[in-house]
Amino acid sequence: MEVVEGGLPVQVHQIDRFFGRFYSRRSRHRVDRFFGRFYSRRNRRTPLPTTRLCLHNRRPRNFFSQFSAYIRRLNCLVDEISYPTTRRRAIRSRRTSFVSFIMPDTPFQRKHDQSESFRGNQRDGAQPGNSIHIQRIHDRPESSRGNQRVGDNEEISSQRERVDDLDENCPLRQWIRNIRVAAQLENSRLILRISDQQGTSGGNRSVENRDTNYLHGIGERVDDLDENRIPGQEQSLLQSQRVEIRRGENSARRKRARSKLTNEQRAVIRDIDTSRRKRARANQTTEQRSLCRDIDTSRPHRLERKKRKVMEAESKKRMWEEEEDMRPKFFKIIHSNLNTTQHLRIPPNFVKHISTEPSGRATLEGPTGSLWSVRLCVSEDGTFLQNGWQDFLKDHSLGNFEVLVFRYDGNRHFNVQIYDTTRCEKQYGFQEPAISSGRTKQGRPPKKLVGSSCKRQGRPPICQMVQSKARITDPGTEAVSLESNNTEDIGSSMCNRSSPSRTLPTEKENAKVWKDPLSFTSNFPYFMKCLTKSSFQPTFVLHIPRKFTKAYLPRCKSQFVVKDWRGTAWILNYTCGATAAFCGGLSAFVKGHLLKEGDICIFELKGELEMRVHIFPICPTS
DNA sequence: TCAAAATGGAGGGCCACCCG
DNA sequence: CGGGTGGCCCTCCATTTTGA
Repeated sequence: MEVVEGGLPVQVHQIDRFFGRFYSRRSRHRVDRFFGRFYSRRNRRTPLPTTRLCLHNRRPRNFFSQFSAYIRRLNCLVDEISYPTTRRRAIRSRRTSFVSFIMPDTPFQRKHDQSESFRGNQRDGAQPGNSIHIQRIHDRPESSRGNQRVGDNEEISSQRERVDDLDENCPLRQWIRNIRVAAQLENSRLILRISDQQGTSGGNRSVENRDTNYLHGIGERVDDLDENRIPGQEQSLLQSQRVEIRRGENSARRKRARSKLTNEQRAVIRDIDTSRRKRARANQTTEQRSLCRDIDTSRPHRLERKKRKVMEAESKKRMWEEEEDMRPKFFKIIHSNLNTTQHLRIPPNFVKHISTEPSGRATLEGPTGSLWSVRLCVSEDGTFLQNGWQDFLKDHSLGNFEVLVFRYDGNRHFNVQIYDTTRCEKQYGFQEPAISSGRTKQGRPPKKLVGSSCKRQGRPPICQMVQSKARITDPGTEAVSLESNNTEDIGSSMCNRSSPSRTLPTEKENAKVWKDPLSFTSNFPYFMKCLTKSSFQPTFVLHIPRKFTKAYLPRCKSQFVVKDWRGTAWILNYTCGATAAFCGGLSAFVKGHLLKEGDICIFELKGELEMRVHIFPICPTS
């Protein structure tokens, strides 16, 4: 693609190169974003033309003067170029200058005409035309081209300006904004307005101003500036300006000397330079490297974005915690004399929080995240937890004077916190280290550590589901339908066994694993996904079945809180368009659980934006 | 309808080059 | 020699398109 003006072809890359010189590496994507509308990212990577623009980026205040010079090179008239506003200097400007890029009639333009967004795929066929044209705005004499005016020299700091420092008030940023606005106003013409309305003073450009302009462009290559420079005017300059001129000349001398070097000599210099840097890098301590990275990432816009993300995550976390705190609770002290080892009486005032028909099965979620099924009995004496309660006590090695705090989560589901005789939350030695959050993650109590529940003894971990079924349907207890709430026991207990260290189950166990997800049932809506290669490559995308999306999920972008069996919460970005999928956050989720291709995940919708995930390890037959 | 691929946006790491 | 920046390549994320 070329930019054409009056038959003079100019590679668009030159423009890219030009703007790239004024934007730091950190900001160049903004330029890409703009010019990406004219050519694809791939085209950008084609080799640059041999005639390189060597306008220096270290003095962004010279942007407009250099832009002017550049436009002149293109033989394109710019009405007037004025200096932009920055924190450090005022602006003198008289008129608005503009250049327009006229877009040919292309699919791109038609899209533009329809006021559609430019983003999204632009396949080769949908690219802009082969050329764009820089329109000559006014036909003015050569001598009047490129008017540039600079304010007082004192206003111009001699210090370097980091481009990133200009982020807030960066004139280029405003300029780009103006471009976009103009682009919206003009359908077939993209007007680039370079304007500043602040100053109206000033007159025609003077020679001094021109040289001042040169002076502040000393970073530019001399060759590029020859046409801007007027010899003989330097004597009228200030001493500081002369110093700068000398510096510039010294720079040019160095450059000329460098140009006389042979390729071999350059290679030697390059090698020395490289080895020096490697030494310096090798001498850096880890802390220094870390510091460098911190500095690198401490740019305001990035920092803001990261802060925003962290704040959003924290606010969501607070919401969950607050929500949890709002749920009704009661506590009980275990003591054999109180018969709490046989059954547990729920405080009469608390029964009102339980569903209208309290009789039936209830689930207790222990500190480990595992679930126990108990029988909720209503009698004249009150409401009791029985038939499974003793298993819960045994599995947690509960003794006298230990305190249990029950939080009712609804749907006959209790979350239980355990405090020992020291009134501290009871810790279990089999806890596994936290992986991704500050929350405690615990596995099921090993049989060695807790008083064993006879029905669970000696079971291979992966068989937990089958065993749970056996326990629930134990003849000694009331028959329980697998479709009832306690089915959560199945998944969670199983997931509990698929430890984060990912000890792969044996083939025999795998068979059971593969069998179990299919038998998974729940009162809550859920969907099952077998992770495929596409879930990991090229990007982490987990598509959600259309039916499930239509039936239960919102029709707008949102973030789901997905909790695993450890209670660890993961935030997954949910997008819905042609297809609904989890995209953002899936990477961390997959890595956090060491998921692999073939693993099966069951996502259970527990709330409006809350899910619980049950993970079934890889199965060869999947 | 959905899995897979394509595409763009944003940003990071490394190295070479340049300048003071 | 140290620091700043560009070029190149890469990853990750988000979205759209394609084709079975």
